[in-house]
Amino acid sequence: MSSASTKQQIFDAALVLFARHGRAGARMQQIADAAQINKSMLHYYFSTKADLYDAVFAHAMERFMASFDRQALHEADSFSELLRRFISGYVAFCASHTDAMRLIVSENLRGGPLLGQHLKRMADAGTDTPPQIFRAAIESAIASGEIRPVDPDHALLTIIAGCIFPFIARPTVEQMHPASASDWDAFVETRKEQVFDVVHRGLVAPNAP
Amino acid sequence: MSSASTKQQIFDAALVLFARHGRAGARMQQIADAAQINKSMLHYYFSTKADLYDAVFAHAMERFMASFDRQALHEADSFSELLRRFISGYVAFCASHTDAMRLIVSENLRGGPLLGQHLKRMADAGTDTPPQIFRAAIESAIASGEIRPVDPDHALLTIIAGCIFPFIARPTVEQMHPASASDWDAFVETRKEQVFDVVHRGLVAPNAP
DNA sequence: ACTTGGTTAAACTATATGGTTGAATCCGAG
DNA sequence: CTCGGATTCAACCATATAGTTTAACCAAGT
Repeated sequence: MSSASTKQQIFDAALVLFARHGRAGARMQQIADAAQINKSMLHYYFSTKADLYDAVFAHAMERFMASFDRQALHEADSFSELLRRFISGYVAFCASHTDAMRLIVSENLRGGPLLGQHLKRMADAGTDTPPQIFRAAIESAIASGEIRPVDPDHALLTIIAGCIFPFIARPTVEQMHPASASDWDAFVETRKEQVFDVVHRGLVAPNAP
Repeated sequence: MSSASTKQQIFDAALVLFARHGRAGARMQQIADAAQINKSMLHYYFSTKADLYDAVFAHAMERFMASFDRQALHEADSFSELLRRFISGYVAFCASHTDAMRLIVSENLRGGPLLGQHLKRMADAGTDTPPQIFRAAIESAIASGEIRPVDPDHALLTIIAGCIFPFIARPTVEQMHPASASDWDAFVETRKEQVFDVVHRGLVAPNAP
């Protein structure tokens, strides 16, 4: 009896297909095939396509948030170290949960209400989301003079953009930068360093303590 | 006789709807309604949905490339000035052609063949695409010691990411940064400066001439 | 032995949607 | 005035797809 495993298979298959073909483009039959189950089983676990999508999307958002190691962020003893960990964690998440990330980006592109609900729920849940932790850290580092007085929101946005974007635009990146096409994993590792390098130099105060 | 204008109306409507709902999610009827024409007219100008999508996508790519002011890039007399113009131009394009940008991003997410074809055609067309111009400029600025010896591809990627990403993730940005929600245009202007600021400081050599 | 829940297969329904057709109208150019 | 392209409208067709139903199978637990 693989009930738990079956539901997981459905989730995994649905995530991939929704990410690739979009909410409308993914076919229920296709998902069933990919999950190696019968179409009836889909409706056994998720009555409608919308139900399935909502569940998969919620799951993707959870994984996204859970992927950060809050402990590691809180433990960092300097802004530089925090920055390095944040970037490394963000890039690693994108690399290992590419489809979840794509799904979230898709929902952003479409500007649907689903995303708004989840974001609001998270915002209401407190100030302990990774971006908020990091933003607070930026403000604190500015106060201590460790980094220049930049706009924290823009700095955060620039960092996240640098981490996520290569995964969003992977086909274009591979075209422009052939090395990434031949060894994506190596490219990803290099990416962590390069983003940290440029952003760190861009943020630190000229005469930091 | 609004034949030219009609085709344009179709293009505009299709661009918006394809960008919002995806290739599969956009409905022909919906597009016809938005273009304020009859469904028959759609097939009069574009026999199939795929035709329409291809045409719209190609158009978006053209607009994307044409949006850069190559002259301005070539005329910049320092790397800093070039960087400023490149960022400003990129952000301005995203702001004024958001839907075209979204369409291109969607195609990236889905990893379809259409994008690959267009990219290849552009790559074959010579070395005069804006990213290539800019990449060459980075290399030249490294050689002259104006900026540090960073990986040009990663630097370019970081810059583009910083410009595009806020438009991709606009709903999330507006949630995290309420100021952007209340005045997006002002946010966009600030964005240009902030990206330039961080990236410029991140790239320039400590003892630049 | 009987029940129950997971599972399959295949046929089926209902509907949405892409695409077609044909007749009618409008309008500017020759 | 007439011809032909642009345009509309409404009905229509064919198909793809979401979702349902039914009968049957099997394995585990009771």
